[in-house]
Amino acid sequence: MPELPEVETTRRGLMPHVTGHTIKQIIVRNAKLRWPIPTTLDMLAQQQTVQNLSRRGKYILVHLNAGTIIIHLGMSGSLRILDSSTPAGVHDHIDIVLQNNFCIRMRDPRRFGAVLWAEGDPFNHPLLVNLGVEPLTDDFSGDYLYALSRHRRSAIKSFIMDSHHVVGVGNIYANEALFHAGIHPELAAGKISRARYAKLAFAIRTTLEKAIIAGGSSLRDFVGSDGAAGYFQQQYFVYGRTDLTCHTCGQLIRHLRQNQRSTFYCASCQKK
DNA sequence: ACATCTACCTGGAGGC
DNA sequence: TGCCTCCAGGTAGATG
Repeated sequence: MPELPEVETTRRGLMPHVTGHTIKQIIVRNAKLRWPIPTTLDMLAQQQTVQNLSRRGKYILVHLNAGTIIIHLGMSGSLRILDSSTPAGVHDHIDIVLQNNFCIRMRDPRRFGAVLWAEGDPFNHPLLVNLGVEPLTDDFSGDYLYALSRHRRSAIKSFIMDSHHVVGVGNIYANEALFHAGIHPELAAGKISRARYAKLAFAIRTTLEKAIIAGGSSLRDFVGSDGAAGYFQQQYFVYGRTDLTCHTCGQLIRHLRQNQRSTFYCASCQKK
């Protein structure tokens, strides 16, 4: 599942093949993603040169002179660089074809992803304007989480997964970061001390950073071979490890549901 | 203002 | 073998 580390790894993988190249054409085979791909996208992007590729949360931004293509991979999306003559599979919904006849091809079996156009400053786009802080910047800290969480009754896991607070923390990394911080996922966000938030912010940051490093070394090349870019398999401490032993204390990892999402934790390492 | 729920979609796993 | 049900996931938008 593309969480922030996968999105960042994708961005870094695509960057050298795309920056400075000019878009020849955009081919939309299936516009029905989470929101319809704008019918004007081809017209808007044609002959535009890619200035830069950036990321905000889990959104990849393709910066052009006239505007920005905003891409979200949803939960099953992937991007690859392919020769545009490569036959498209059933779930290959859109190609951004470059003048050199390579293309960025988006595959998204579950179609939770999105490809949109932003005029002007893309950070003012409705999808981006209300996003919280980036977890890998200096703005993100234990003090930030502490201040934001006062008097909040929602569970800490829901709190850190809310992109209005901090972006890029999906279910996997929320579980993992809470384990590393020793915080029980059901604890009310407003009842957590400043000191524990410092540990949590550190855990979120380092868990994401380690995954980006692991992704950079293990992810197969973004260019060439057909098929979706394989997302890297991490060694998880709690995620998906129900009834397996905790690597730290040997107790069995427990499973519960919060907001229709699976939560995994070690009751001995993660205290209320 | 905040908290919780629903909807979107499809492939894969497990049960019968 | 085939059908059915459930689950996974991000997150905007609706609802409480």
